[in-house]
Amino acid sequence: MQTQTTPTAPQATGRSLEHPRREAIRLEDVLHALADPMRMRVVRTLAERPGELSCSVFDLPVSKSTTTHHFRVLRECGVIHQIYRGTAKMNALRRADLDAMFPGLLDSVLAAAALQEGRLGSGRDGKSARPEPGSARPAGG
Amino acid sequence: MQTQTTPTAPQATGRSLEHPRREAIRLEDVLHALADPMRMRVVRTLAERPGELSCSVFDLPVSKSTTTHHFRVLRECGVIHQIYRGTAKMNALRRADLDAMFPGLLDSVLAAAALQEGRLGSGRDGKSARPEPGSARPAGG
DNA sequence: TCCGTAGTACGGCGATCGTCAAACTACACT
DNA sequence: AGTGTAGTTTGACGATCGCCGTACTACGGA
Repeated sequence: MQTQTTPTAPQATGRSLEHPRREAIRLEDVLHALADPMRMRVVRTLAERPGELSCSVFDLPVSKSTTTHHFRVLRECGVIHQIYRGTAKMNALRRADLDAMFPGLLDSVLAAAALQEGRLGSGRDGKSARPEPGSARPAGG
Repeated sequence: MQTQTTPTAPQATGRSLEHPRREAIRLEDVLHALADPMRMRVVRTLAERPGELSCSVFDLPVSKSTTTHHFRVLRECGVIHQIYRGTAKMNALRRADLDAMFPGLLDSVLAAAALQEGRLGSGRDGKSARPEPGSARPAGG
């Protein structure tokens, strides 16, 4: 079961969540939020499955309280929108807001994450070959 | 004086610095490095003034040891290349490596930073109006 | 050889981070 | 009313962060 936006989904309940306004979204906060692998995973899932997803469909390899924490960070920095529907809490990427504030940023971050996952071979579950930081020889511009 | 790449610049000295190979550059490390305003400032300066810049031209509003720390973070995550030339340490953006690993990422981050600075009005020196995180009404889609 | 400049290394400080378990709240369903 | 599910809150933990000052090293030039 997907807990996707079902027909006859419960309406929003009384509990309200604080979200930053679009104009208040700060680049450094977004980058900080995206720098965590767990949160990046959430954002990527949200990006490839548009619409509202409940927290529970993500099944992160951390405890419930840590999951709550990560979603809160994403919401407070303006990356996702959260709303209570019945007992579930639905999440959606604030793509329009992010694109308006930082055009192209989200897409290139998402593309970079996909590329890196491809190189590492399904880095989605975190247990992949991570080539250890070797010696020098960069090729900077 | 700019300490830009001068004619008759001293050659690299014996001291060597560790750099990650291009393929070892990790997205989460890059995002984490860029999430700090001081480091973002360095990267932006490096981006708009291609070539090697010595640490001292940046004149960050922090102590020397903190400056060293930030440059080290940027180097160890693969964002900049550093090399000793005489008593100076020159810095350059690893644009080719970053573009190869994460196409478009650096440019959109740089563009986002420029946009945000424009909106905040010369946020370069950190002391600007930062609209406090107000109430709700996002417009995600 | 001595001095000045550029940057490093080494703690140490308070703040924040990611994590957890335990107890709790809000809702749906019976 | 009672039960189960979904998520929150609190408080704690060790690790990391950004920052500092002090003492140090490496180099260039007088």
